[in-house]
Amino acid sequence: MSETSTATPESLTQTLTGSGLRATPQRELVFNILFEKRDHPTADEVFTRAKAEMPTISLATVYNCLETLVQCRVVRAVNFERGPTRYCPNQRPHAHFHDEQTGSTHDIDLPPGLLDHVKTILPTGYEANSVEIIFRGKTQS
Amino acid sequence: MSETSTATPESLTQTLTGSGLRATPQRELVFNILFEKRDHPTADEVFTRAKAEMPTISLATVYNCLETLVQCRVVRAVNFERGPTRYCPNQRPHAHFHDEQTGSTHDIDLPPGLLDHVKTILPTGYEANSVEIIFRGKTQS
DNA sequence: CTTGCTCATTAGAATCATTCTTATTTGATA
DNA sequence: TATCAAATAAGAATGATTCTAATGAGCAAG
Ligand SMILES: [Mn+2]
Ligand SMILES: [Mn+2]
Ligand SMILES: [Zn+2]
Ligand SMILES: [Zn+2]
Repeated sequence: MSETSTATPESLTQTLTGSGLRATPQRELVFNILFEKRDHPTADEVFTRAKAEMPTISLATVYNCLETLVQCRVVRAVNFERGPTRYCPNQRPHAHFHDEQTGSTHDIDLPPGLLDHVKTILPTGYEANSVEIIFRGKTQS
Repeated sequence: MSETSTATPESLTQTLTGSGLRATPQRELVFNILFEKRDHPTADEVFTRAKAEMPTISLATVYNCLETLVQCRVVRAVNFERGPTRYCPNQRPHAHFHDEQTGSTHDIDLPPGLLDHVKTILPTGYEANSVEIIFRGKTQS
């Protein structure tokens, strides 16, 4: 229930209604898709997976749901290169590792204090409210 | 002349010819525009500034030149949000600070060793060849 | 219950950054 | 100077996203 914990399908309804929004089947489905397989899919990939469950859902709705979930802060939009935005349901402070061989993206948990340490490099007058860290490279195996 | 120094308009010709590419007026102009005002402009903004100097230059050529300069590693392409790619001639290791009030982007020099320190958070099996750090917030002034 | 509203979804059009295609120009080299 | 690959230019095409307009669903009086 802390600010940085990851939402669950169960807590989603509360988050939405608490924000004055409706917990629709489409919003729940889109969130469940992100929650089940944390592979940072694009909107289009979410759409493909969603259609398997709900054949009538539209791409526009997937975009709308993703935007709503981002506004509610239960999902993060990730952009580390030109190309489609990717979506991540992990709300813990974490970095992203982009495997250049496979194109896949992995979450890297951050040790407590790291973000604060990194913020100390900012000159006086710069006030950061978020820090994003992106690694690029390859993974063994 | 070290690997991480920033290219100058003077060194550009060498870099290009050393890569088997021609030092064309368009490439030099595009680089000079980035070098003179380090405000991380988009391709379109570079195009506007370039036309003032060289009215016949085309947007396609600006894109081509920028891509060439990125390939030669004298310019960095920066993407920290959906939206047009921005270009940066600073080749020193640095982070980006995105001022959410003004939309402007500032370079933040990194103390030596910071990137290596950040890399120590990677689990075994992850080999990063680059680390990108993006701050978002506001600046005093 | 029904009506009335507001929110949400849908389909398709529009937008915008970027890439591609094709023709033309340039410039180094033989 | 002729050759010919590299580079530029103009416009078309692409692809992700956003917008528009119409339809549908759920709640809140009446
Ligand atoms: Mn997408
Ligand atoms: Mn651009
Ligand atoms: Zn993530
Ligand atoms: Zn920069």
